[in-house]
Amino acid sequence: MSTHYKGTEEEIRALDVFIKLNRACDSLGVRLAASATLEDLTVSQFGVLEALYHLGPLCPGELGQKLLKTSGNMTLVVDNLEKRGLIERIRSAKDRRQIKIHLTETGAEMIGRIFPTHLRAIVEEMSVLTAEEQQDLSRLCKKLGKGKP
Amino acid sequence: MSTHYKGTEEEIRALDVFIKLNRACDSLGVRLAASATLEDLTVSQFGVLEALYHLGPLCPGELGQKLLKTSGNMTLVVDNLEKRGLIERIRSAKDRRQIKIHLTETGAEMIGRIFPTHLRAIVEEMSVLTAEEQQDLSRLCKKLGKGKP
DNA sequence: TATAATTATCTCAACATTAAGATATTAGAC
DNA sequence: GTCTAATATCTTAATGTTGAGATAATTATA
Repeated sequence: MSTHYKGTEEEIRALDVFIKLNRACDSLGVRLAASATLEDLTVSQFGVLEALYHLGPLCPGELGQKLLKTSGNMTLVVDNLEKRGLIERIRSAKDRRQIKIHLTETGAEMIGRIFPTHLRAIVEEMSVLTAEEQQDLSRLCKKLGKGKP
Repeated sequence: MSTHYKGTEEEIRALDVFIKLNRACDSLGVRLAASATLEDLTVSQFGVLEALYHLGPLCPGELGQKLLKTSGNMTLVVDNLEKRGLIERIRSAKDRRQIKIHLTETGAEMIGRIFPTHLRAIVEEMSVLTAEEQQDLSRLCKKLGKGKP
């Protein structure tokens, strides 16, 4: 048990899951970052490029929903990608409030090259679990992520 | 399956776990933040106070190890807690490089009051899983967080 | 002991993140 | 059609986060 807290069994159990879950996410993130498969992209920048790569052009708002981030955050991450010429903003003609984010050729080339390498690092990390364990973990995380009805 | 990527079964499985795991962490974090049980503490500030509360005075370096953060980060978080009078820095007499972070009376009162409330919110979130599922999830996260030997 | 290597903390620049609010555009009510 | 609601994006201030490097103190070595 990784907590020193003295509470009911239910509390100790819940706290233990919570800590292990967060720690797994964090340490996995640290190890993947150290694997340098993202080259000089941040995790957020990679997330945006990957979403555009697999789903096509999206608005900042849609990106924020996908990545669970605020619109203000998306503005900055998109700004930084735009400065590097990896994406471009194209204002929608129908609804002039909307802006579609498109991958540039450079951006598409880059994410197309980096994604498979990064995926291999993820597969490698997951290989400490059997296929069945991975399916169990996925199911439990999905249930927990969804929350109460 | 929550990814549109076409790869081997192994790749799709690993990517699916990876996405679900991160999403569970993120959405749990968002919901817990929305529950406002942290009052006006940030997650990092709460983490520091909680560690000091349950483990006693610690150095910034030790806090960084516990929370998987850099020393520079700890400096800032401790700064902000110090400004609010929740902790104090006490330089070690034996090794004058070291600084022990101590909870003040105000800080101990605050974390002692907030922690049980926040824990109840965690228990509530975890209640979508049975006790057995929680134990499974904890075991799988522990294994994954640990990584390859 | 004097010097070198190590350790603990802090500083700095760049990017991330949120919450709250500003701006511009569209859609709905009358 | 005009005024109001709602929507999409952006802005700003405060905090977090890292990586690289500076500073100071200790330990190990010659």
